[in-house]
Parts: sequence; structure tokens; C-alpha cells
Amino acid sequence: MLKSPKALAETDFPHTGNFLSGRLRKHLDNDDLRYIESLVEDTMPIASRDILVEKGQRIDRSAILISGFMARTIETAHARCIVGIHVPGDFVDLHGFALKRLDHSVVAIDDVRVGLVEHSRLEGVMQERPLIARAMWFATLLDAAIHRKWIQMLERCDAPRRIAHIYCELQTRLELIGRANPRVLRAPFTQQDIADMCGVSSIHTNRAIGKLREMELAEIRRGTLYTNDWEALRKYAQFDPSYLYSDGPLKLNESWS
Amino acid sequence: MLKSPKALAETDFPHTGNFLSGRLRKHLDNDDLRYIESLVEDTMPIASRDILVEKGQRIDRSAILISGFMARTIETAHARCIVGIHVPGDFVDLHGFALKRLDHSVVAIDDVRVGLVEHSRLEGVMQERPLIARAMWFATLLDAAIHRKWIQMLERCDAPRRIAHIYCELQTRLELIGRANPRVLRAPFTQQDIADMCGVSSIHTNRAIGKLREMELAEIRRGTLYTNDWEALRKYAQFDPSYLYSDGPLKLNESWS
DNA sequence: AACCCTTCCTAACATGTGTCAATAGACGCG
DNA sequence: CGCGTCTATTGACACATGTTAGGAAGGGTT
Repeated sequence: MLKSPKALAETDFPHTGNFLSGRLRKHLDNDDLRYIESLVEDTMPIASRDILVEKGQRIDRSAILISGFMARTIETAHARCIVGIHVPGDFVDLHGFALKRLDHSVVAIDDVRVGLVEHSRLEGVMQERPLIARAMWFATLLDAAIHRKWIQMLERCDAPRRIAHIYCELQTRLELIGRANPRVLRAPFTQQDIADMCGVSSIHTNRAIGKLREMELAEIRRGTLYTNDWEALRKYAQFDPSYLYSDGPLKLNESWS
Repeated sequence: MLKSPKALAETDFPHTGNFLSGRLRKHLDNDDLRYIESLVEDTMPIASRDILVEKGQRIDRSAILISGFMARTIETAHARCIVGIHVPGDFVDLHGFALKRLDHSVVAIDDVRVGLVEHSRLEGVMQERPLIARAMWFATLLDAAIHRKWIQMLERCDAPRRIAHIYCELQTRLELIGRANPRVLRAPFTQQDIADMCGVSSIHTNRAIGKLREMELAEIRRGTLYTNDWEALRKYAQFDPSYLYSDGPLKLNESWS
């Protein structure tokens, strides 16, 4: 499953704290969150650029990202596509619970830590905790909504706007889990990574980053974005965060007991 | 919800036959399929170009597409993006069951008929028929997988290949529900529709269609594609249908009772 | 410090795509 | 049948992006 020996080294300390700060949080109460945390049998470090799940591989556990960034990738003969990014708190391959094999790979784009949940335990959740089951369904639907936004962005934006939009999305998602910085978005992306997210060449990514710099909207150096005007950047990218459903889509306990 | 009076006219005949030939079919037995059909309270015709669900609108029922094509669209100031297509048997806005409001609109791209299912009835399904609930989850995850393939296609393919890929996907999905023709794919898409799926201008779509014609891969006239070599077209589009999970992802009854 | 390797940056040219304008064709309607 | 409208098509030009090649800058190692 993992490529390098470094990544294979299991961590020796068991998880104790409350790491579930992610997208499930606002839809569940503390009891439910503790219950989900209790599903995590083990946590594991993964070195930057290592693979957690390979496309096509049959899986029987899923991972919650605890720290760092990961990406969903689809490799082709000559190129690698990044079709989505994950931030801490995301269930990075929950899709695999229902699909059993993934149509894409999940790779660490940073030194990360993940928590592992056996699918057999999720089966129990589905039967015994319908509220949590529905929250998990919601989490995968949020991924789909983000995919749709990326499709729209790829269909309608030029390279600088695509880059701006991706960073705006990332910043908002980090804000939602309380890990955002007001003026800087630290991310260990290379220009090639950004290119693979935007569907352009790395050379053109460089040009596009230069344009954002010229326009004084943002400075992107070694993957990290610096700006003192997020609002201008959001406007330029035509970023509308409603697709992230950050207000919560529904009160689960109201509509479903 | 619907724009034209024509579309608002409810159909007068109740559904009787077995229309559920879509993606849920292979994962469920006949009893379950009959059960799902029984959830459909009413069917409704929608005229081509009319809107079934508008972005942002709160919804309390979802629709199964019975006949014709529909599209998921995101409108912007100057343009309309098509972020996905639906064929008969698809639950076109099942996402709305968990999300309650959609991040996109669903429009008829043909004269279509849909079957309507109240969310209140789906609540019951979630509690009483976990197998069906999981099949519905699977159906939404398949949408997400298709979204990812579109992202990859938009990131890596030029316009002719995008068009070819979209038609290959459509043909395969029609094959899966037994509604494909061996040499012709009848679809009422305008070149503007195709442009909105591919993220290019309609003029360039016209050029790209011309290129497919020159290469003798396919003839696309008024949206309908004619070819006598699907295999060549698939190869050109680098179409790999594994993302459609047509073999079925898992035996539901094995892993979940 | 000297080295290596990855990443970043620049220049030049080829190709893909957008835009505008104008025309031709298809279809529905009176 | 002719008319009007939507759709398809073509040409010319501008801009966005890909490709190739090469060099500069940063970080790590010895």
C-alpha cells in the first residue's frame, strides 16, 4: 500500500486527543464525534509524496486525515491529474467503503498523519447509528459538490483564476476547521502540483503565478500563498463558498431521528 | 420550479411498468427494485430546456429520470456550465436528499419524464431497508466518480478528445441500461450544449466536430453521433470505462445484511 | 565551501482556443 | 410557400497555453 519504508513505519503512540475537527463536526454532537474517534483503531504517518491508496486496489479500511494535505490523483501515461485536495478532518477515502475499489489514488502532498477505520466497524455504524451514517453520506456528497465546482472552474476560468480559486477554496476549508492564517496559506505544493490541479503545464503555472503577483493579488512562493487582501483574490477568482455547505445543509436530528 | 406551462402540466397516467432500468438495478434484486418503484408517487413530463431543480432551492423530493436526457448545470454571469449528464434510471437529484439544497440546477436536455419520490419516504428507506439505502449511497458515489473523470478529461484532453470522451461515456451508460444503438447515439444536444460540457466555445466545438469527421472517427450532426468504429473512437478518447463501476462494486448482500 | 538535485524562471516558437463578423442551413409557423 | 429564428459553419485575427531548451535560485549533503 505504501511505497517507502519511511511511510511503512507505524507510529508508536496511540491517538488520544480530539482530532476530529473536520467537516463532520458541525453536523454531529460531541458524543457522536467521540464515537467516530473511537472507530479509529490506529494512526499512521505518511511521508510526503507517498501513496495511501492506489487506484483500483481493493480496500477494507478508510482513512481520516489528521494533519497535512493529501490529494486525489489519476495517473495517465504521460501525466498526473489532481482531481481534489483534502485538509485535516476529511475522510479521504470514505468512497471506498461503498465502492470497495477506488477510481483514483490518494497521495500525501505533505508529511501527514491519518487515522484508520476498518470497514467492518463502519458496517456497524450504518446499522446502529443512522445519524452518523447519514453524516458520512453527507461528507461524500460534499466531495461531489467540490468536484462539480472544479469542473465549472476548469470549464470557465483561465489559469490565474484557477489557481486563485483553488487557494480560496483551501483557505475557506482551513477556516472551517480553525486552521487558517489570516495573511498566509502555507502549503507545500510545487508549481507542478498546482499545474496538475489546474490542468495546465508547469511553465504556464509559473506565468499565471507571475500574473497574480503583477496584479498584486497574491504572492505564491514555494507553494505558500501570501496576500493581504483575500477579498480581492476571492473576487478575482469569482469564488462563492456556498458549494462548501459551510452553514450545514440540514439539522440532522430534526429531519431524521 | 418549472418554467413553461407545458412542463407544469402533470401527466395523467400513473406509472405501472418497470422503468427502473438504471444504475441501481444490478445491485438490488427484483423485490428491492419493486420497492423503490413503489416509492414513486407520481411521474411528470418536463419539456426540453425546462428546469427541474434550480440551484440553491430547498427541495423535499427527488426525481428518477425515466426517459430522455437531463443535465446538471451551473450558471454564471456570462455562461452556463454543464457539469454532468443523466440517462434514464438515474436518480438525478438524490444528492438533494442529504444536502437539502443543491449547488447546481438540473435541466431537461430533451423532452423527459421523471418519477418523483418524497424525501419523507426516503427517510423510511434509510431506517428500514439499509441495503437499499446503501445502494442509493453508491449511486451518488458513482456520480462523484464520473465527476472525477470529467475533471481529468478537462485537465488533460483537447476539445475533440473531450467530445469523443463524453459520447463514449454516454454510449456505455446507455449500453448498461440496454438503450444503446450499435452505430448511432441519438441525443438532442446542440453544439452549444456540447460546448458547455467541454468548456470551450461553440465555434471551437464546431471545429472539433469537424476534426472528428476528418479523422473519420465520428460524424456528429445536430447532436446525434454516427460511427461505425466505436473502438477507434474509444481509443482516441482514451476512454476506460472502469470508473463507471459497471461490474458492480461489491455484492451488497455479502458484506452487509 | 563545493556539490548535487529539485524547483523555479525566462525566452522563443508552435498549437489550441476565443472572439467577432458574416453567411448558410434547418426548422417551425403562419 | 415565405418568413423568422435558432443552429451550424467559415474566415480572420488575438490571446491562452504547450513545448522545448536553457539557465538561475534555493536546500540539502559532504
